[in-house]
Amino acid sequence: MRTTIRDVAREAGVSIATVSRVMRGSASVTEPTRERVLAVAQELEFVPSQLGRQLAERRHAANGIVFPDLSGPYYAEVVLGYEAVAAELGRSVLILSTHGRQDADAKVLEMAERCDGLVILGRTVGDTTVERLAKRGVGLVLVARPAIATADSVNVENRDSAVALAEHLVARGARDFVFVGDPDGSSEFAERLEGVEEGFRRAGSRRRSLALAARPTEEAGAAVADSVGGVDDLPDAFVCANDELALGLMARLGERGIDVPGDVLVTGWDDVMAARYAGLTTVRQPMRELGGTAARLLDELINGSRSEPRHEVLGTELVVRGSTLGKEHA
Amino acid sequence: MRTTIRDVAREAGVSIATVSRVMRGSASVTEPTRERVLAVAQELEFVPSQLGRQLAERRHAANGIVFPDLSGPYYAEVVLGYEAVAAELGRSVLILSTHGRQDADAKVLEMAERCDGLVILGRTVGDTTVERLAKRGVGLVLVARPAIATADSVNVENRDSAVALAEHLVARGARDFVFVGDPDGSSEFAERLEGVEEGFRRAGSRRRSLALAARPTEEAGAAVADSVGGVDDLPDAFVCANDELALGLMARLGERGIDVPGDVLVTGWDDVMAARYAGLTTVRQPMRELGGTAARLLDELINGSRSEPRHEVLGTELVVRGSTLGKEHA
DNA sequence: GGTGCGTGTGTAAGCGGTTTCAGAAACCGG
DNA sequence: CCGGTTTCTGAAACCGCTTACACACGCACC
Repeated sequence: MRTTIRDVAREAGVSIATVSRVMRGSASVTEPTRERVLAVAQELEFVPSQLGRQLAERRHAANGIVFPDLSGPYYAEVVLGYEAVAAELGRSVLILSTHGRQDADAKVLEMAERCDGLVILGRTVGDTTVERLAKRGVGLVLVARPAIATADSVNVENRDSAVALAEHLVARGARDFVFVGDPDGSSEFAERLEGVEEGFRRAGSRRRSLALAARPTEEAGAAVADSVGGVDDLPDAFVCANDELALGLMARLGERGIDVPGDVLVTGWDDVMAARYAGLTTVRQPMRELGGTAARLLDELINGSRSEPRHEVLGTELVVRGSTLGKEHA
Repeated sequence: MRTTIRDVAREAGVSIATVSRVMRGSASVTEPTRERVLAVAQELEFVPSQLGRQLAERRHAANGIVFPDLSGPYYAEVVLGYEAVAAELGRSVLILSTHGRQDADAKVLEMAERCDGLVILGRTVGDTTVERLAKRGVGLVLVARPAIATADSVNVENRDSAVALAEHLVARGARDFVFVGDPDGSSEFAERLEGVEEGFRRAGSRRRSLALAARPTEEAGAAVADSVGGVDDLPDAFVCANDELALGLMARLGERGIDVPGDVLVTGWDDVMAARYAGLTTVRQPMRELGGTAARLLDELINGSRSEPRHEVLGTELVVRGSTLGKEHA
């Protein structure tokens, strides 16, 4: 930072207060003075320091977003939706990926010092950290994480679509399934599992078993495929907690000569781009909208235009593709 | 921000200077004093204001990254790679997507006021803006954009892989091709086109025509497929400027009953996740690494550990899949 | 021709830290 | 026991901006 407000003031023969007023148009200044100041500012290439401004105003005009990992397409989409809206609202966006770091909580706390508010995706930080942030007065929006009383939240509807998915599978002849994904790792996953179980139950079926995948990745999905003994060892369907698991699983099954959907049905969750090309039946989530909604809620929170916390739930949609349809449709 | 350094100082019976020294461990303080201050800080839940700190230190400890649009998987990957490294280096990351906004330049200039340096991807802002930033002394790293003398840059090798791609196509029997993508919209695309042309030329072939796609999206790719008259109207190969064009094109060709690779070969660029599942031949770019390298260069720039600008070029790799291979391999 | 008010501008006190400088205290060898 | 260091600590000056407050001025009004 070179030229400051004082340089401009001196050069224009006015006080710094006047320069400030001109620069932000906050109070009336006579036209000639205004013009002179603007001319000098222009000439000196004066750009007001955001730092000085922020300190004086005690606000950052920025908000953050915390996500576990951008590796998958899911979070990238949410972040994009968030950025788009936040930028529109004139706020800078800080991002922080925790990718399983130990010091995630500290990092988030630190980031909170640079923002007026932040959005937290999933189980990136502990509850105590969230509580502390809330107490500190930072605007808080929780996404894909169980709602709490002191913060806003945005979630997607998981149960209903899970039931719908189960009904579809039953209609396609499935009587049992294996859930691929760790329900303890994510409240979302847990809801999905419950919903699918309920759907099967309603149809009078029994659940066969539960496959725990450590992380929701393609590799983990492939590993599950490897663990299958053979065609006789298959359930009627693999219900995967997200698309990446399903894609990894399906690809490896194919390599092993196991036919989808002939030998086993496979479903995912999220409807990422690759799911379309792989012909994967899945549940579409409005990822962009998830981020956008979070941005809007956060803005309301920060501007104090609302005191009661709000909890939004966005709808989802079953998308049926080849991985659960007979070949004639694939 | 509630409790300040002065509150702690008062409570601990020391001066603010001492508190500052304790908090940042910058100078020696006797053990008893140190402990007392820390105890009080803990009790009062004192968290030093980043704003105050930044203003005093005249640095932001943050850097930004500007990209056109996060819609595609490409930029998301680059941003992720960037974030991972930047976070490791202890810097906050600001993101800004220009998605064709008119005020992009202004937004970038504004963002520069919040960062010690920034990374600019592609043709997001005009050259004059870049010049101005450089003159202002912000650290600057250009990615996927022609290098300039006053800033660092990171690019991928386009020509060689383009030639390799062309050779592969020729080996598969192609004698002409249509390039899908706007070479005027991106220097990268232009390089790719030139490389492919050269490869075909070396093999003694003539280029057939140039399809201009407005934006590098799946929709635009599909539109190109729609514009094809019929099987007789096809080139030997569609060389697409990126994977999304190729995927959109290939999908729509399939819908129209045109066989890939039987009737026409199709290639993309980037190797995004969906390309694997669609069996698309493409050129793999080290997207994560692109972002990571940019982060490291920027860090060096900011820490002043280097004065000469550096220009990195990362390698790429041809990935051959079903879209250019006979069915027997697909 | 005073009183009263509205307007434009300057002064100065913050915002919450860091850091220079100098003085006080503790330590050293002679 | 003393002068010279070394080590701690505090006062105060910033960093660059916003804004409350005061003041001067010009004008309409009675």
